Amino acid sequence: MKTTVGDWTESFLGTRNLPRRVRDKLLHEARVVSYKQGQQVFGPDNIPDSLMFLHAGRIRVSQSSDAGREIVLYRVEAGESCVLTTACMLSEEAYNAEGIAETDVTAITLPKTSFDRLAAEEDSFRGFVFSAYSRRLIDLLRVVDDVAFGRMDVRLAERLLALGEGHSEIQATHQALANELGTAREVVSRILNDFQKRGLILQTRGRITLQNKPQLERLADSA
Amino acid sequence: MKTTVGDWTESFLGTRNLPRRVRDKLLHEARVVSYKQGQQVFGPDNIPDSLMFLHAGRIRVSQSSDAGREIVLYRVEAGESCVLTTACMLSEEAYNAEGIAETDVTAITLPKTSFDRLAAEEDSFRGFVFSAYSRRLIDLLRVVDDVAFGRMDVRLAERLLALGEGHSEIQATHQALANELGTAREVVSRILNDFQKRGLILQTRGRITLQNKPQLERLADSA
DNA sequence: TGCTCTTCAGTGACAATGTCACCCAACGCA
DNA sequence: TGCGTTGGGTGACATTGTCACTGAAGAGCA
Repeated sequence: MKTTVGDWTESFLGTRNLPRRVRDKLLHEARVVSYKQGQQVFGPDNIPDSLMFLHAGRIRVSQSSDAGREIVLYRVEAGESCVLTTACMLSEEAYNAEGIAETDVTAITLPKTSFDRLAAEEDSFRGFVFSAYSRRLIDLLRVVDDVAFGRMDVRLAERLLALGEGHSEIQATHQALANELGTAREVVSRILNDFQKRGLILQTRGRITLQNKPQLERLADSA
Repeated sequence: MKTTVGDWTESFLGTRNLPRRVRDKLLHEARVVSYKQGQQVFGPDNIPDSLMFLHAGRIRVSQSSDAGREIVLYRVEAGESCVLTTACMLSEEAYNAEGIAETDVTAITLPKTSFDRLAAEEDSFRGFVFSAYSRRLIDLLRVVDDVAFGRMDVRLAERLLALGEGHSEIQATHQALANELGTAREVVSRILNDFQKRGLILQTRGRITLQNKPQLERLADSA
């Protein structure tokens, strides 16, 4: 099922307060791209030459170490832009972050020349891009703070609560949680076992049930 | 000794390839500010409402934890712009990064309205700002990588080599080094004592002498 | 010279986290 | 039913962070 650019005009960036004129311009020059869940959107060996705006789905941006450990930097949600790619376009530095489609994803990409022109002509577009950069900077500040100063049990409790928002069942392996937090599976296992002994959660293979959210929240807030 | 804006036209941003016309525009609307060494340029309680371009000196941007630990995120050198302040202007999020003048500093600040207009009118200015954002993003990626995956002895060796570039004498307390790396003084002391036992350095109070740079480099490269 | 005060560094014990080398259990599938 | 794959458990050890001290080095001053 092919989606054409035109179909989006109503929905894309609707929440971003971009005037209709800007959206039309943007969509006029854009190309549609889509990725299947699990596919790599960008990475060290796959640097795109255009700016990407996410229409639907979610991209997980993470960084991995030589030793095979991994940490999630942030997630790009529908309506947001993925500025890291442009950052890497500009500075030729090596980096080892990659973006993975966490769900099926559709996005539009804007060639660099179109991007430049839009940024020149449209205040709102420019503001959108600047604020996208800012958001990511702030996100990364948070990650640095967590990793440098945070306790692992606190961070894990936070993630569990985030993943269990609205319900109490979480589908995630210990390894996956470790990759979120930039730690090792064994560490996650230890802490989860401790949580279970304390009655905060229940575990079965690949699934965690939050038994006592209030206390988990107290733990998470004791940052 | 007061410096007027006009005096800078030749020197400011000279290396950035901004056309003369752009520099003139920029300087026309700018205000000069200066800070003494050690003074706080910005911080959680001190969010500027304008964009800053550094003319001379160096600013250390660091983040600190509630427990009093601290980590250096990056440094802003002459000719660069400090985008973190603008990031925080845009997103109202709380953050706990601060900028300290590491040397005496002179800079120009551009009010938000002037910034917007320049960004609209001048391609080269816009490019400059985008690339400043990119640089910081990349810097932060590096910090995350170091903190999440790096070994402390390796990181410390790196810092020592950076600080001892060109000579071999470093003036720094263990506490100061700990604040660079986001760790505790005791940890730095332990590692430095180990370095000394291995003949890599010599220590006296507040001073470190690099005795064996090649081996330190091997250590630093074994990241 | 000696005294005092402040800053800087050293130490040992312990807790938290990361690493390694395993083992075992649960599940999917033929 | 057996088998291979994946997820998880465990103990030993290394590294790093925390705490509560101690002592040493320098600055200033009588």
